[in-house]
Amino acid sequence: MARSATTTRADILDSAVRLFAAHGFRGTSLQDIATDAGCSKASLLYHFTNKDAILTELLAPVGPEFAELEGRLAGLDGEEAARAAVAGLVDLSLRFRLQVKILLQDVDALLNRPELPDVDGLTERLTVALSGRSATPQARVWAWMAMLGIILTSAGELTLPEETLRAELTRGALRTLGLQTD
Amino acid sequence: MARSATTTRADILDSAVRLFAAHGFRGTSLQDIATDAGCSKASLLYHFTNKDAILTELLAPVGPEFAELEGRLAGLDGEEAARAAVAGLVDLSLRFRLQVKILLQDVDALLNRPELPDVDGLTERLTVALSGRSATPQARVWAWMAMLGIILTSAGELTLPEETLRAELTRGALRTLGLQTD
DNA sequence: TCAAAAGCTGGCCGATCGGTCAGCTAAGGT
DNA sequence: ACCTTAGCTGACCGATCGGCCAGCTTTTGA
Repeated sequence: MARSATTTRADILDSAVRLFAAHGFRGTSLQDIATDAGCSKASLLYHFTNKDAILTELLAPVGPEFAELEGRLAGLDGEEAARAAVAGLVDLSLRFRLQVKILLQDVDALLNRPELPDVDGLTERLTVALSGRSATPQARVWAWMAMLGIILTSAGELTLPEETLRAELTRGALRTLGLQTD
Repeated sequence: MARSATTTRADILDSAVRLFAAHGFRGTSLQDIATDAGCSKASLLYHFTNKDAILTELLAPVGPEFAELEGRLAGLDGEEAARAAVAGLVDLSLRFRLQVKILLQDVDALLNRPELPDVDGLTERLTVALSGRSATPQARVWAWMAMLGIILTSAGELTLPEETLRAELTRGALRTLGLQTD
């Protein structure tokens, strides 16, 4: 045995999350991951039951975090809810940049996965929270979509210091929603 | 012969642009397009030399439009440039919603294509135009990325009246850039 | 010391991909 | 009436995909 099981699994997950984020889930082959991780394709399928299981495991830590945000927003409304939604989404998008990018790349195919919380419920909760300041239903929808887009693009190859990026993202999102940015 | 050549080509392009936008370029097979267009896979390759040629042809009308916007921005600067950039990007994203969505889905793989104008030049021009109001280089980059994200999400399945959507997109982009929205 | 188990691999499988080709059908010019 | 040609298709090809398996090597512990 060359490496311990936990080491190899970690290497595989590290390679997979980077390659999936760079070229998409469908655009990354098992051989690509194996080469990057420094092992054979067969070794991947020794540690993981199939390609989908790799994706499931690297998305696993995201689910509980989003569920927690959803619960946090449940007790708020109005401007307070909007500010909490912005802060929460910015924080999650920065802590799981690669995972968020993977999710939004193949959004239609990947979104309703069991390891993620109920997307429709979270979406509705966020929409309500973010639309509190908007006058029309159209603006509501748009504000939510814009927020998603902002977070998507922030998950790219930007190499700014995290604190600078966090401040910029938060300020831009609040501006977009028409909230004061101190 | 069942249909005229121009009719079949138009049907194929119509199917392809919708399917590429919905499932991505790699996620759409020639058989998928053929089934949707109501012909055989071999017929696709009678009218187009290969799969890539289909993508090239449906992206063709986008190139000159972006080049024209780049030229229009060349003679402007400051707030005037930023407002022109926002208006131009919103207009293009609305008139080529499906094409823009296709481009941004597989952005890394598709962006430097011959039928599109020089992306780096356009990006630089837009960055300069949009960053005129921002203080720091970080904010510049972010403003540009946010604009792209807004346009990306606007190219989704929203079914709002085009004029309403245009107004919302423009207002949000100007707000994000810190410009007055009358 | 030595069998059991863990880690790993080359080689193979069926499915599906983009693409090719010989040939069929029907429209159009003479 | 006939032949050319445009439109179209089923069958097939090589490449690549995800996944499987027999078996090898190295570690482990009784």
